[in-house]
Amino acid sequence: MSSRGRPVATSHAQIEAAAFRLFAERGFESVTMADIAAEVGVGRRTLFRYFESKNDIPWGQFASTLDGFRAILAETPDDVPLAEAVQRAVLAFNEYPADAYPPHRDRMRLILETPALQAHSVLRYAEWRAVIAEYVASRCGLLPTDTLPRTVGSVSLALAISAYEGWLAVPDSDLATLLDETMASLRGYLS
Amino acid sequence: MSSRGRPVATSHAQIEAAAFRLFAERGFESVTMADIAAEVGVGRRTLFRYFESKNDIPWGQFASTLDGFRAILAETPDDVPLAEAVQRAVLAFNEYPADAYPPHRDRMRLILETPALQAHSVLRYAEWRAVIAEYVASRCGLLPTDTLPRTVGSVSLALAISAYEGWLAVPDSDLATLLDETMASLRGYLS
DNA sequence: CACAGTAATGGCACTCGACGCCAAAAAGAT
DNA sequence: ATCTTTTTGGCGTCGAGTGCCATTACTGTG
Repeated sequence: MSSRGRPVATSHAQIEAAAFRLFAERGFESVTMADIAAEVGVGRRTLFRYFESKNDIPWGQFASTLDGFRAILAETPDDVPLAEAVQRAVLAFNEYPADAYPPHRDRMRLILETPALQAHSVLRYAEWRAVIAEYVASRCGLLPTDTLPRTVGSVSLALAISAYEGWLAVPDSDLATLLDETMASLRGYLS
Repeated sequence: MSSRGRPVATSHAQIEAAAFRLFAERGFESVTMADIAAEVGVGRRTLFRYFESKNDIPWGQFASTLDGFRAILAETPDDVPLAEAVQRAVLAFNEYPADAYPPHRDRMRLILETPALQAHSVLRYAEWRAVIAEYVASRCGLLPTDTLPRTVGSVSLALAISAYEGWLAVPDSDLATLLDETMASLRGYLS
């Protein structure tokens, strides 16, 4: 009952793979949606049914990973101090199996080093920040739009991006370690 | 010797004024560059010589205000603790004369509430963050790309935006107070 | 097997931002 | 009056993104 009508011609994964291949060859800016469509062997119009925009392709299925993020936070015992709970969740969210390492690195490098994608990221990150804000709000009996939850969301994001930048700059560095170091840096700065 | 050739047909200020008028009427997205050009009474092509992109119009002269920001930091005595020096500079940078209040508020509201501008802002903020990173680096004997300077830049920005969001949400609130409160929130969260 | 129902595809046309190119306009200088 | 300089603005082009709609390729039924 679910497989009626014309079958799909491609998939998110296939488009992503083709796109990354071309991005690696020619750079993000000089690859057009028409190029990607041709590479996949599908109509240009169809690409826009799989990804809202060219900028969204490097993000893959990010939105659906946010449920996992919410779950991680929800499972955290309430006796864990708030800041530690958030920090642990951020660490867990960014843990990837070893075999996903090079693709994840390529993806993050592309996102963090391409101006158009840096800009677009804000919109994607907004949902991520909201997940943190909602958690902080629920633990503190506040609204997600109150100062503390909003601020923790923004600052956590800033720290995570900062850590990722270090991770990309230093080969073979460990993201978890860098996240902790970045947090420690901030604590040192504020005291 | 400086005023040869055909005289200019408009100015940044005039374009900005016309653009804001239209944005207020119809919203940012539904105003085209052609609309603005017509409102100013100038060719569409000319607009792109005054502003790199439509997204840059709301930013006005931001880039040139960064020199002021640098100056504020440079003038801070070295015996002021680092975090306080940065916080003070951020406050000073965001102090506007009372008569510039409504336009500044409109500008910030537009920037912070329009998705396309939120995204574009990252690119503008990068220079702002760099100013802070350079200051922190010089005070600590580090490189601007090291973890601490970069992190302080990112976090300061996150706090400033968070404060601005509160400022826009609550009529008649004081930005300086909100900046301090946001910073206090963060300190409370981390301790 | 033919035929209805269904859902994805992809071509076409269009809007809009952005950019390169270049002739025309409008001044000052000689 | 002519030369030089500088800005203007029209034209053409590219690429992202969208609405529209006929076409395609399935599934299920009689």
